[in-house]
Amino acid sequence: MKLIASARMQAVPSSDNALRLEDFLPYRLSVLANLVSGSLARVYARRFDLTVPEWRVLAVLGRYPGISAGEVAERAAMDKVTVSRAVARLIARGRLRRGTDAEDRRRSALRMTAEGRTVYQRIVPLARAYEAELLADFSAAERTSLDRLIHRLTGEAARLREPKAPAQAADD
Amino acid sequence: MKLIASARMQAVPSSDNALRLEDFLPYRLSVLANLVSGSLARVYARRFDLTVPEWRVLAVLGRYPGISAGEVAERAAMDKVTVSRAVARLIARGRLRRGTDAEDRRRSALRMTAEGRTVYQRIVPLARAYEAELLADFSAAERTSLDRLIHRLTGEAARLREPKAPAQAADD
DNA sequence: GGAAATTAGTTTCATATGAAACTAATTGCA
DNA sequence: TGCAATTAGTTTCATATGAAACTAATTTCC
Repeated sequence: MKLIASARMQAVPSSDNALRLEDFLPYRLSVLANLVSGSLARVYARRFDLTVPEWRVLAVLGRYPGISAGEVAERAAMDKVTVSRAVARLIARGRLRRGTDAEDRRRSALRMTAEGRTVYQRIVPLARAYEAELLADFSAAERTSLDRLIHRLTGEAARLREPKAPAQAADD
Repeated sequence: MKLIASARMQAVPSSDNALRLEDFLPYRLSVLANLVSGSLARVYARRFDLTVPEWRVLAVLGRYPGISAGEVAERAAMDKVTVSRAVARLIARGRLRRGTDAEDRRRSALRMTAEGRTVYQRIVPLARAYEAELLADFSAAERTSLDRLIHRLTGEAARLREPKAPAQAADD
């Protein structure tokens, strides 16, 4: 691969008006998350013919068997359309079955089949191993620190997403 | 919005075989990055009619005017197809112009137009303000810590993606 | 009871994505 | 030189995404 920072290319001095993308937190988080998701997906995607949304549905149902599609969507922070499609595909492959909630027949009650559980139980150790490798060089204190920083950032980002008070009339 | 953890729903005890998605680092990073990207994009997407890839192209060209599309892709960690399309759209809207590299006529030499620069210079302060809000509650020590943790994680994830790539000092 | 409003989930539609095939220009090397 | 291999960038194609419209079941409220 070619190196990109050759001597002839000179960067604009990062003054007030030039932003260093490589130092910009939203960009860095995006790159990191994509790298991690991508490399983790390599572990299971082909081997188990599973997409990321499908894996997430299984992961949630592994902890909360019998919940509805909407609850899966909330737990996994996924769109309901994405969940609907992942569930449909998992059912088509015999990895999930859909019961109907006795009290509310609009709701589904999703459970893994024996086959789905097998897949799930084979992936979980791989996922844990991946995470362990990712954090192999981090001390306990660093892990705690990382945990708290992510937690706080997530809270902040959620807060910033919801506009607080409409300061101006909506023009957009 | 409805609460999801009602009394009747009991989680499988998080033993060896059930993975807690909400504690799983790849999942948490993905949720965080999506939240941040989404809330930041709200700041500029509609107001400037700009997609995330387009904003990134501008951000890179703001620092490295005159580089080629391929160099933009490397700098922004974007796919070359995505860059190609973002560049085409930016040119169509008069925000970029494409010169040809004198030495290698396959290469483009991308530069913002005055109009592009105006957009860029209006977004940069907004982007900085967003980042500042996100980090408002973080001390200098915490920011340093966050910076280093992200840096190391990114390096680890890159290493895990390429199983046998030699350790390389990428400056990002 | 029953019409209107609400909710769970699916389908449609328009757009975004990236791998692979492709075009055009350049470089390697006989 | 000239032709094969390489490289920059675009287009094609197959798939992924999510907003909005839709269907079906339920709840609200008169």
